[in-house]
Amino acid sequence: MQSVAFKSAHFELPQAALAATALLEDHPAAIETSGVRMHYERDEEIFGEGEPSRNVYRVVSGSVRTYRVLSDGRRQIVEFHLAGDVFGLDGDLNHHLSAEAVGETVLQVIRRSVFLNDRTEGSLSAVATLLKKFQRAQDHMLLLGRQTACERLSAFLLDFQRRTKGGEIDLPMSRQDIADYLGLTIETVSRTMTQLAGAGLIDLVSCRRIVLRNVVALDRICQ
Amino acid sequence: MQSVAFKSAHFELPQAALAATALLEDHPAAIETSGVRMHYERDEEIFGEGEPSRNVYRVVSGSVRTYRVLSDGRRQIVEFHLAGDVFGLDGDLNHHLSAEAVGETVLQVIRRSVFLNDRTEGSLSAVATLLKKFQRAQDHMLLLGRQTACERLSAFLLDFQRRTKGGEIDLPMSRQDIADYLGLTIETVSRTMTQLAGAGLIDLVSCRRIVLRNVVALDRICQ
DNA sequence: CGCCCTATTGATCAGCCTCAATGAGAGTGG
DNA sequence: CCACTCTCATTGAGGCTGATCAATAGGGCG
Repeated sequence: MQSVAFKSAHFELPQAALAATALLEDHPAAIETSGVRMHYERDEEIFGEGEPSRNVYRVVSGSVRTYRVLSDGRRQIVEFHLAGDVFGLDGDLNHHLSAEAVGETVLQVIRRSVFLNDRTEGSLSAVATLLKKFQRAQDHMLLLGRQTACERLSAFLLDFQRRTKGGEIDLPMSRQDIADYLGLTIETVSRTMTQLAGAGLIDLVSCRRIVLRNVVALDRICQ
Repeated sequence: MQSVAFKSAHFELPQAALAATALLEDHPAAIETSGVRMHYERDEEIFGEGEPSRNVYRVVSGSVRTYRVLSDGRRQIVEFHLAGDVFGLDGDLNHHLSAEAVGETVLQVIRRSVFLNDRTEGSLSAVATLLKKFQRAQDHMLLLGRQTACERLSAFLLDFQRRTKGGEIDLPMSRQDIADYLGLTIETVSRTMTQLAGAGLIDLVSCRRIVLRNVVALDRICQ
């Protein structure tokens, strides 16, 4: 459910859109400042597959999972979006993915048209964003198609640490989320986690807090 | 190895690029007509991972595989590109994928800068192309992460028939290619093929020529 | 403290992989 | 025209990784 306080603010967008479109090249950071903020609870839907895709989102705080599901419930998480990441640019007129907040999350909502028409060469331009997403998708296809459970989990942990620039990892997502991201089951994720801890490569401070003790070895594992 | 006859023609590009850039919106089909044609033999490399990505390619005839490999040789084919498809827009300054001709192939070479600067809203615009690629990547992640061998092969055959708009399928790629695309082994692909034939869902005219006898059932299989 | 949800661990199973042998088809040359 | 070869596809037997089913443990919260 959407936070009511922000619902009316949603209609500030059209003006912002016009302004950003008019300025174009003169205003490299138009997108950074445009849009309105929305607040989402844990597991709250941001958009669903098939819905018209009017907006693009930028994570201010918290994290988001985008995913696809089969009719029998099998789920594949395509990506976790962390603070600073942009998502929602999937499909053409309608969303091709679903998106949910992993934990409490604040998003900046940007009109799709504003985002697509932005011609600045900044890191947020539509083409640059899509190129990066496609590149990550390629890596993930290699992981899903050709890597072992151990390699997948090592790659996931290393990637997460790199993206959060942090020492100790504080995972916002459950084991089920990780499993659905890595194409494994919750049990295999759990077992592999204990296995990596047993080998001294990681420390399981708690099930959500993890320290990478041997980054070199983890790097070697995922090739 | 590249066909020598076309090598000199390669240097016609700069002029074409300038012309296309100057025309911009006035010339919606600039990309369709710009660029030079190149001919590739079976298994010939078009570009390699890490190489600077100066060009984007459009398949005129034949087909192309783009892929990533692990250091121990495990390969994941990201996509097969058939006549009309555009590829080469992976990575930023350098290619993040490798590309090879599956069989004898003719490509139209387009300057990357020309392609990226094209502001026409045609189906070939950079954003539209990338959106479509990302969308297909999402589908493929679901397939690789969550579907069975039988579902994967059914999806592959249906997708191939739809893309070639044909009745009888004439596969340009080997079983090994299909396996590396679907995240399986050559043996599993072969066995699953015979299994589908045994169930009367397909006809294996030869190992490269396949008739889909029951599209509805195949559709049901891959959900 | 007890409840609920999630994570871990154990035992067994199955789907796909690996290794190995056979078969089919295309191209070559006697 | 038919052996011969080479490559690729198919088929078989057995093994292994990860899935499934089931029980236990931990952790947050009223």
